[in-house]
Amino acid sequence: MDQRLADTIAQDLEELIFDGTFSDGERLDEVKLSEQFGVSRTPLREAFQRLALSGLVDLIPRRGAFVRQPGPVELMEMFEVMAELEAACGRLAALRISDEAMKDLTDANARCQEAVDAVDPDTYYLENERFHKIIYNQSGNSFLEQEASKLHRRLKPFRRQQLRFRGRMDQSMSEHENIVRALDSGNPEETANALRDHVAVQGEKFHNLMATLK
Amino acid sequence: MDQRLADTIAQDLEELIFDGTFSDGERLDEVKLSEQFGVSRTPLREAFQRLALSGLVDLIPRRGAFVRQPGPVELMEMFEVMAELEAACGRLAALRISDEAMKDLTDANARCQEAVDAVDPDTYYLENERFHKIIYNQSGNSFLEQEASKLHRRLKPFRRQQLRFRGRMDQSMSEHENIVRALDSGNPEETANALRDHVAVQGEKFHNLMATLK
DNA sequence: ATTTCAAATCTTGTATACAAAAATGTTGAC
DNA sequence: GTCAACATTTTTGTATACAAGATTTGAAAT
Repeated sequence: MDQRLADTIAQDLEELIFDGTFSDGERLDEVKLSEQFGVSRTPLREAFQRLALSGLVDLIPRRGAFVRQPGPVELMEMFEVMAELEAACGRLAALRISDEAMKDLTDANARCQEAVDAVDPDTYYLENERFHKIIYNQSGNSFLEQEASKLHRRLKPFRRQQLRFRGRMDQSMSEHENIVRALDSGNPEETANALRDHVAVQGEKFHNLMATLK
Repeated sequence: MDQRLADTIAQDLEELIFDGTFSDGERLDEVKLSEQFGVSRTPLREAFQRLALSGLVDLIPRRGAFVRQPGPVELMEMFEVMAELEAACGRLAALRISDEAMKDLTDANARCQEAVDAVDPDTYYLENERFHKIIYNQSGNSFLEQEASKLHRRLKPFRRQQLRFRGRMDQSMSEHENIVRALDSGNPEETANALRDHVAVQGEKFHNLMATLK
């Protein structure tokens, strides 16, 4: 992505705040946070700019930085875009994927299966992530790969819990099989559809989850 | 998009630098620029953070900000992603577009035709932009709309010149007709394909342009 | 001439200072 | 009790100050 040699405080702060748990609408108090992190306001404000562009905070001039947790509607929208981005990756990867990557993919999938058998959602999550990253990468379009990764990361907190749904891991597995098959046959359209559906299901599952929590 | 009440210097600077003409690899000297714009380094650096996240500069810790003009390869990649994003917009819009928007679309298209007849690339460019924005909007997914708009803006400087190609305006027009027809028939797949091809052509034209200039 | 090392200079990253806008609190009129 | 006007306090936005890392320069050694 961009310079990840972990250096400036500003960039570290971005991650800290990104991962930190703030409630929607909350104002990020510059002095309080700067004390909390033991830094001055300057690097903090630079981090705010990045967070604002990522859409994690609203930066209202002369008012402050307000965290912006996406609501149900926006989340559905984001999942929809994720589905389309993954579909795009698949479409391109179907034509461009290397034999080696194809092997890696089936390998990752096998480990997913192991995790399913062991009923181990955490491992499943990890191997699933590897599976998808391979496809991003094999799109042969590093700009696309970056964009997909960015959104993927953004959705992480919302995707994670879904594997706890009864039967979700099994379903996800069988969808993976379809994806691998389509990729292997080199059919762009089929691959795109398989991936779009796979991710769209996540959005729907999330929707259900929201409904149950309300 | 985000807070556009045009207020803080930092945000204004972002635009100034975005639009400014810098050559690839050039280092953005903080003191020189701050003198040039008549501001201190603080808001400038905040602007740098935003530019970095947009991919317009590389921010190398303790080294500085270096402008990052996309090379031919990256540009092709970006056009490819633009094509997929527009295809996604079209796919969704085919199911969601309102009658009113459909009218606006044919209207915009009619004006495009007038511009073609008048051999007026500038007007064509403007109306063409309106045409596409309507489709982004009618995807019914404002997150997607934003992402598409962002990349559209980013590619602006590279898209513009292409209309000068002989026959490009005519070709573009007939592609528009296909898009409108597909949308009108409510066929998602067809619409997506029409839009993808339409934008992909731009990438190819650009590729040609690059080749002639080298 | 080339290389090495260190001093000097420049540039960035962060802290602090200050001014102006926004928020808060207080007083007084009605 | 409510509202308005004004004073007070916070808080942001920007400028400046300072320290540490990077770059350049130049002299000495090979």
